[in-house]
Amino acid sequence: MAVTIKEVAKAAGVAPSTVSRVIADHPRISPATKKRVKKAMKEMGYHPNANARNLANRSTQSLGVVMPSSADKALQNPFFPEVLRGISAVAHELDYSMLLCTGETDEEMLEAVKRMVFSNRTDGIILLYSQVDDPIMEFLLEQDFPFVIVGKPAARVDEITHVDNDNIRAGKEITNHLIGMGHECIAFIGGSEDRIVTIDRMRGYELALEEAGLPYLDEYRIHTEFLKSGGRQAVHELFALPKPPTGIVIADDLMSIGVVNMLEEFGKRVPDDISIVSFNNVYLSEITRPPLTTVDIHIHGLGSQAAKCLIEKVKNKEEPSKRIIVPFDIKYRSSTKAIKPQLEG
Amino acid sequence: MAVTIKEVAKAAGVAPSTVSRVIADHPRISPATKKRVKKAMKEMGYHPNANARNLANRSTQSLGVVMPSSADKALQNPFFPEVLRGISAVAHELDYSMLLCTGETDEEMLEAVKRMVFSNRTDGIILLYSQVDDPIMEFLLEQDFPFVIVGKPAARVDEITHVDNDNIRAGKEITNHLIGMGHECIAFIGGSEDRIVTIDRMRGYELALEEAGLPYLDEYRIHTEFLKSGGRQAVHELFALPKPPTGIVIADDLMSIGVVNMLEEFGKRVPDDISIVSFNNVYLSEITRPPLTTVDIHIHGLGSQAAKCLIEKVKNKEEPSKRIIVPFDIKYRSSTKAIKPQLEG
DNA sequence: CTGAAAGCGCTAACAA
DNA sequence: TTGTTAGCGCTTTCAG
Repeated sequence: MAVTIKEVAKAAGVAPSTVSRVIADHPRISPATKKRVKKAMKEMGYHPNANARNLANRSTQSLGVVMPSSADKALQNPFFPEVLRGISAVAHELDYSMLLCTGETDEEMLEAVKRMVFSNRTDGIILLYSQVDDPIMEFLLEQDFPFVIVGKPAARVDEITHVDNDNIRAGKEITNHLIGMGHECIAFIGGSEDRIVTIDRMRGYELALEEAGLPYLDEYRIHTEFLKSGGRQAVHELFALPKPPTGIVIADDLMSIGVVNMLEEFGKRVPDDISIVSFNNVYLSEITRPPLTTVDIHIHGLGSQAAKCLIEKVKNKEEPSKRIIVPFDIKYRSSTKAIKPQLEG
Repeated sequence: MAVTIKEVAKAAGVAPSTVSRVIADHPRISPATKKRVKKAMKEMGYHPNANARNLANRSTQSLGVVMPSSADKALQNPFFPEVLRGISAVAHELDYSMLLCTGETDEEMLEAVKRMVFSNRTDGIILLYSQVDDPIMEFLLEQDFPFVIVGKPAARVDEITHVDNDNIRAGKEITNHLIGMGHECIAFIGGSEDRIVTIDRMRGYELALEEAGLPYLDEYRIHTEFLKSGGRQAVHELFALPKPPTGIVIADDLMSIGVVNMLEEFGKRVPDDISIVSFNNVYLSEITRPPLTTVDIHIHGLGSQAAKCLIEKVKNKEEPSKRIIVPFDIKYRSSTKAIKPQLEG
């Protein structure tokens, strides 16, 4: 059995409460006893028991992190380890621990979250995704349990604290990059339309086209769960169009890699025959061929900001809801190329 | 404040201890009261407080998971979300929660682990890596704290419970695949030589060459932290050799992607000019170009087995140390090609 | 089969 | 500035 506060107290010749005060770095305590107690703690190898502390404090000093259901392959996205690092950085600094939560199905996840909340295992929750009609979010809202979203809530945007990029603007800027290079037929490929991030990035794409007076055909937009089977077909159809695109905006680096490969299968070379831009700037996008021009969304920052907000919120229930926009920047690499002027006839 | 055991007891007209027994599904309790208590629990929306329980039980019902230091980019490897899923699956099933632990530097991580252990936040720890002279492992050993390794320990293999693939055999088999296709000059590219997994996979590679009576030159072996700068140079040198390789065994799918791209930069095409095989079978290896022939190490299984072993160990301190070998299989895709017979002179 | 009571290790009034 | 004393919410002897 580990050494307890009582034993330290006895050894230092003080009351347990005094030791407790030393631990909490209470102001009104004489330097002398403080020193003496600290010495005893060190000598005896004392470490406060988190459970006991938390029970007495009615807190847990831990943050729950919910990764999306692992049903889809998207979970293998390097985005996740990276946000986790961001969260971990500030959690660690502020002495919180991270409770991770995943599951195969949505029900399983909801159940896991409920357990975390009801059994008082966590002070607050970070949702690493945002989608329409998310039962987990609804549950949290209903319980009035502190949480923040990495991404943008599907509704009640002003009531829910979230950390996001300005994905609309990012979508617009990256599309403008293509437009600036002379592209006029630009397609969009994204994941599920339930994910807010997809919606926003596509919105930016649309705005850019609109402002430039370029056409945005329905046939230019593809939503595919995650490439493979269905995706291949869709991409193929893109090039059967009367005016096939010369540029594509893709909602995620990982998808880009798949698309680039499909394209080459169909005999299209990136960037010579077709230009590609995407989002996230995961490590992979640098080492792929060609290296991807992509929006660096500062994943780590998303995570650390989310953790910061959540902790503030946990500490102060009255903390107003916030919206933190993490800046992005564009990494220009070699997946795009200025379009060759088309010779008529 | 949430409803407590006392309130339930009062409502059901029994003592708190009786409620506690119902929660624990104690055998000696009359069906009548059991039913009555359950009803009250349900009606009042009672959920036991984990902290209080754990304090009384001196346990935490949670597993610590240590991801390697995020100093290197390797952390973005999709391997991690995937093991995490595996661990999560059994943790969830057995009603454990997962405490995640990372850090920028090795010292930071050691500190974080110490805190988890000393403050009694976790019952046991899973190490998601294995390297020589790992201070975290040494600490755990010293404290006699339950832990298991995903991978193979650098030393004291029989004393430390671990879950691993037979990486030596996997290395051998995948190399044999290349040999079987007529390749005679085969190189190896791996990460840090401190990582046991690299060592083992390379050992398998060596054994295969040896058995086949093929040369394995020092110049055929490259160890590079993670591609980029140094790696490019190294790969370049490979082809400056008098007998450049026609096949490469690469220790990780992610590295493969980088290597394939470098290769093509140098004008070598995979698999036409050079064949490539690697390890892990992360999702990416399917969608890359060409799709990679790779060893499927069953990442999910590694995670779930590790969690299972750890929980056994936590429940029973006397549990003997084990070595679980998760089977692998090879996914044959199109990054390899039988070698063209060389015409003399 | 059930209840009373002590205690897990710590914190936080309230006194002194 | 420090000690005393009640808990935090649950489990677990020990009686009955």
